Amino acid sequence: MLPPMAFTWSEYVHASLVAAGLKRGAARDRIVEILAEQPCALSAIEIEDSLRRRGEPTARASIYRVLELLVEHGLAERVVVGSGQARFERLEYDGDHHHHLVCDRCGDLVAFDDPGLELAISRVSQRLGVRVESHDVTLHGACARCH
Amino acid sequence: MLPPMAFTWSEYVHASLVAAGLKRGAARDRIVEILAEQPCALSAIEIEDSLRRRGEPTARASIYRVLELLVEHGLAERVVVGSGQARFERLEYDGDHHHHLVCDRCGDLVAFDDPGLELAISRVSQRLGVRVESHDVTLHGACARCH
DNA sequence: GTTCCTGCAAAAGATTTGCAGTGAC
DNA sequence: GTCACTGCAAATCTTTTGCAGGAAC
Repeated sequence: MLPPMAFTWSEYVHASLVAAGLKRGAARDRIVEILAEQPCALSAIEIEDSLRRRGEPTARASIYRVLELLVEHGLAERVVVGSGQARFERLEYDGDHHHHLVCDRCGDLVAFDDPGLELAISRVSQRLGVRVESHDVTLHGACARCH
Repeated sequence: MLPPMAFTWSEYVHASLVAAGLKRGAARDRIVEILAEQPCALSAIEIEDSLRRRGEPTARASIYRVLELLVEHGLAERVVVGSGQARFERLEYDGDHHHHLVCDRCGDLVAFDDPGLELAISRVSQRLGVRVESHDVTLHGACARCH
């Protein structure tokens, strides 16, 4: 393990992958940078657009490959909010995570976290006798603005 | 509204759709029957296979159209468990609903419900000042058998 | 007879894979 | 020099759409 507080997420990612014997590449650097800036879930295509808009067009296949790599190494998470397409967001090394409200009016994605919810989930998993390794909570409704 | 307790889910579905001015058809009847038997979420392709296996092959387009219709009328729910494909399950008229544990060992889908979890979610939505119309909770881990 | 339902085929999207060339170490 | 990374094109897979014939009411 690496000393957590000394690293930004990008540095943490690059260090983890180099430590795993992988080499560094331009496309990956750009994608990691996008995810580092954007705290909430992006789809592969949004990442592609983002990159093109900032003058760094990147092959879609590379984007999917990098995202898969990050998920495999526990550095990012695939979250499934609506139908259609998968979205990805970075995973912090301190284990912090959050959940999402999808506003069905404006389509916005609102992130939140809640200790009570985490507690309820750990109680359920005990009651069911299962080992829960991760969990997803997605609320659908109207965000505070569209309320 | 129809008197709930006198109807099975299939009857409830057919009555609702007829009441909405729609006509009855063979493919829809078959698909509703599958969903009525299977309490937990099925993908469109699993439904297609199910139908073919029981000697009632049905066009995939019809399956998607029927599922969309059921979701539109609040008779079924689209749940998103893994990546890739959507899954569908019936929605009871009494508003009962449950959540899912996806076993990452054997791939099984385990349904559960939990009042504490429901309570935690309603508290979160109050705290956030949003109106939550529906919610999804998906746990990933090892089921009791693979534990 | 009108309107909805169904099946087939084609289209549209998202994601994955094969391969050849480039770049990191 | 080796092995990983990247881009392009093609393939795959799920889901949607257009259209013509058939069935429900």
